[in-house]
Amino acid sequence: MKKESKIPEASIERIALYSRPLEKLLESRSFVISSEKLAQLCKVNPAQVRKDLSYFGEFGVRGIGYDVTDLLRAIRKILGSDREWRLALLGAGNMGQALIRHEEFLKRGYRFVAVFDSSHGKIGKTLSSTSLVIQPMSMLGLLVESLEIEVGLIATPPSEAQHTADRLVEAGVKAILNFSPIQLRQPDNILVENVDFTVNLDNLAYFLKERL
Amino acid sequence: MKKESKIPEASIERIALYSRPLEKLLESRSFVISSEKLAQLCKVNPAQVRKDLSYFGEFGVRGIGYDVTDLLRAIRKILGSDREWRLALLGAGNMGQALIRHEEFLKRGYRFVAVFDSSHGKIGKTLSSTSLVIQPMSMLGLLVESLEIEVGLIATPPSEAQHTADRLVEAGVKAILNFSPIQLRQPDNILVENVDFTVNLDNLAYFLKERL
DNA sequence: TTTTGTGAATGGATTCACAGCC
DNA sequence: GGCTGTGAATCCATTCACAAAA
Repeated sequence: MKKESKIPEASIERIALYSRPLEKLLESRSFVISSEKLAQLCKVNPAQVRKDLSYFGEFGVRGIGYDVTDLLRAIRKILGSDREWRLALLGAGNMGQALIRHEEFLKRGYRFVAVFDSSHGKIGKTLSSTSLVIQPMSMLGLLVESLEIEVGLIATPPSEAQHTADRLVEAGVKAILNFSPIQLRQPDNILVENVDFTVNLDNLAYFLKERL
Repeated sequence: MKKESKIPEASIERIALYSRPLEKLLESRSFVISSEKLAQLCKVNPAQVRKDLSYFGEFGVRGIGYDVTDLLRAIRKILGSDREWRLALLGAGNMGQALIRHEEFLKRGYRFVAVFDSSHGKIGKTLSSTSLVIQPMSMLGLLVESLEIEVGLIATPPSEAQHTADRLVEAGVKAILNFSPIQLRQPDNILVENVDFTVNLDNLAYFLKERL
């Protein structure tokens, strides 16, 4: 393992990607895979796979490849998805409800433990197919502490996103996954990731137009 | 304008990002902005803003800055979001329904003109707050042609994602926005963008863990 | 004076290519 | 013989710094 070298952010992202096909391989009883094959499945360069992993250790066997079970376990350890993370949902509209029922989250150890909304019409209702009751924003501080919530997912209307982020920070969450098309302002010690699918569509539109 | 220089893919993505604060500026009656200020709003370097734009032309005025209206129009033209794009939704589950009601899409000229699902229980139903009736997959080819659908959004369960993509390609769509955590296989002439929020959460988890 | 547009310089990330190991 | 791990080489993206323009 290279000691002390700086790890490219892109490597972290790809490592998360590598785990997806590994899970499928296990289901189909394949227990060994080469960087060549894994790279194919993820559409990257084989050397890239090896280098990405090498930032964190030596997980393969020369002449053989990688043990799928071991590699998957190693990746989970690297990413911190070898434990449960407790999430709060902010905004119980269409997108929020889709997120809370999104099975991939639970499968990977992400667990919603509270839902908040600012609309009086929604507060107090139970979200079907979950056991969660929609809480008023005033409960945020209390519940973040008592339920040990670490990450907040913002799925409010854009106009409420910044205010919601401010309240989350006050309440003590450490990271935010922001689904609104707004660039949030937040203290340096709070991590934020943005998900904005309109950007993805814009990209498709650009490249579609290009190839005329 | 630099002629013939290759445009970094990252620049396209950022240019889409620049348009978000510009829209807000217009609403608040600000008609001029410097690269410095726009960069702040988007959390990038001012030189980056200028270089990104310079790949496509000269949109600013030296000593002054950029005219917000003009720049926004220019960006829309660059990205191809100055016209309507016709979308199909594949999979009318929680995520699919959230996408079809996602207002940001319509605001940017993306319009769902058909919804498909493979479940008999859903086919024939009308999606509330839209005028769309859920179609069986067998209608895909016909409707892609008659409605001139260019992009398909895959929001099926992961197990159906590849099959759905194959059908979309058969039917003649040119691009796919894939919300399933699966790496799709498709012909080279079909554009694919992937959206996988669990990857974003994995990233947050990694950096949260790091900073202990 | 101010701020753009852009070559040049820097800094990263990706890929190559091969030594090292099974 | 086959595949990993990794320094070196390459490629690409970002930032600097300043001439050009208003």
